Amino acid sequence: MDIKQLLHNAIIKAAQQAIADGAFHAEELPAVVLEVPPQKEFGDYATNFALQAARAARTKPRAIAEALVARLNETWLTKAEIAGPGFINFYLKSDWLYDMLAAILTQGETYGNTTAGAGQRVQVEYVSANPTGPLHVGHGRGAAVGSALVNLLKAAGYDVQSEYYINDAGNQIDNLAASVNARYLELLGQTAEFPADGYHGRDIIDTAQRIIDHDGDKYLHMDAAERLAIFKELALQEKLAALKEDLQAFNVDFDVWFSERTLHQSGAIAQTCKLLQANGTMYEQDGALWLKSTCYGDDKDRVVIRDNGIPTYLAADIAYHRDKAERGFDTLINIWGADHHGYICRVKAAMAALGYNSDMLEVLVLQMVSLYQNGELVKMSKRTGQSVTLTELIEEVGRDAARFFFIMRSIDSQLDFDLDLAKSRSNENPVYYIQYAHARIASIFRQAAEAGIDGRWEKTELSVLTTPFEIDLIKKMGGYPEEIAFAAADRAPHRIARYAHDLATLFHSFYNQCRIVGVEPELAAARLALVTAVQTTIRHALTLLGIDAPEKM
RNA sequence: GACUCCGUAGCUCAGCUGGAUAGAGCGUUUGACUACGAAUCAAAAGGUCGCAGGUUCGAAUCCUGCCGGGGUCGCCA
Repeated sequence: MDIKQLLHNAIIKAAQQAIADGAFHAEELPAVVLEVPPQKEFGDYATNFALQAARAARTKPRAIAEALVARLNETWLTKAEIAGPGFINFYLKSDWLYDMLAAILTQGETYGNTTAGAGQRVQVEYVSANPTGPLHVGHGRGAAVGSALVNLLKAAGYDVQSEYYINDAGNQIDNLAASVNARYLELLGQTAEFPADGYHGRDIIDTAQRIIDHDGDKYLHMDAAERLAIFKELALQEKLAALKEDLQAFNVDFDVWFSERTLHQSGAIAQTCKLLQANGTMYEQDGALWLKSTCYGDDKDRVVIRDNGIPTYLAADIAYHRDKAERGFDTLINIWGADHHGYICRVKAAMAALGYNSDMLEVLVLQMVSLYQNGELVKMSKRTGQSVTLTELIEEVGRDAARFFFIMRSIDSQLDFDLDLAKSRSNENPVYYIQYAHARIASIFRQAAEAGIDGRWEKTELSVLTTPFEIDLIKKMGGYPEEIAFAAADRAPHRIARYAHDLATLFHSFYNQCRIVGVEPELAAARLALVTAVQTTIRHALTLLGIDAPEKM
């Protein structure tokens, strides 16, 4: 049993005994929160249990703390002290540290994984960018955060499915086809009027060119509508393939690619509308069908089916979320850009109208990304004059740096992406700082092997690790599974980025103080075991972030 | 105007369900390679946590109001 569990049980036991002895009265005990104190003098762990219990018990916190401490007599406890307003600080016999390190080494590559999620079924839908052009940096943040969140949730014991919603129906796809059509005609020397809402990107010309390379001018003399229909399919296929390729290059993949079009074709949208009309949450006005979203806190009702009979984007999204809800997930997580924020209310309203608990839908809103270079805001790609694409960004700073920079901030904060910093291969760059720790350890292994140090930790006496540097490392690693559990519950992958950086810092500090190769064999072996655990933990964290853990750099 | 995110060190940001002396990176200053990778380390300077109330043993954290900045408010997607 891990040490926190032991402490937890001991506190509860002492509290129950104290109540039985009449030391204080309490109907209900507060949750036992154990934390590592801010100062080392405050012991290995501390709890504010007595402070929390004081209110309900109507007793002074310190009195409760004293009652508890008097009833703590665990053999693994050196002492328990009352401090400040009523904290209880626990000082543990040092065995626990070495037991913990041994446990980390035993668990090996899977250390950090927990069962905190208890197999809850979670679906994470993210990116879902329109297949009308390349991904830009804003999508990059969604892609990096989303994929890291999926990894994180899995590590925390959730049953996770990732999904990309393909907006392959609607106006934007018609515009895509019309844009390709115009470029196609232009490239073949025809005059063509470019659609007003068309896509002006270079990639559209490329698509048209590829059609010509492949099929020549065989679509030229075709009926315009027929040609558009063909181009729609060709362009969609190509854009989708390009999206998948870009995402894969960014270490992002999806379990499910869900086509919006299937919702139209299967009749799911019509069926959903019928349900809403039947239960009175949808009504007709001005020839259109409206969702009574105001009943669920929305500012105004929303059109679902236009007066021309064509469903709005919302119609498909309602049917889509109904589909997701019917698939048996406990939680649906959507990752959206801040510009879609206003949309949350109506989708939740629709879910409620359909009889689902709208709380099952969690929408994570990502704030905007701004690129900076030489201290100045970069708005457009120098190469294309369009917004900077994810692919360009990866070429510029590398995949690992791009992913890390996207993930390292809380999603609630706007992200100022410093291109110079991300590119630098030096101490300024947190990505390389962490990776360097991993590579350095790999280098130690190479040196140690040459020096003939026995790396089998099972046979080493770990208790020779007594410097603050070594103890801090063990303690930090001990908190990793809990960090994962918290980060997953908070949907906050940036916490893992921070954790990895903190652990790397402790390692680099240790490295500069404690030698491995060249000290007495017993200590060398123990330190080798220690850095083995550090390397494994860093690798685990980097893997969650979708970043390489290199042996050499 | 409504909704929402942000406001913490010169800059960019952490700060978990309220807890003990508010942290990190960058930048600045000063040191450390004849030893496992200096992409590193050690140290220093730097903060009225936007402002004002409230809640309580205790507030950067929760509540209210105000100020400042970003985003969004379509029968577009």
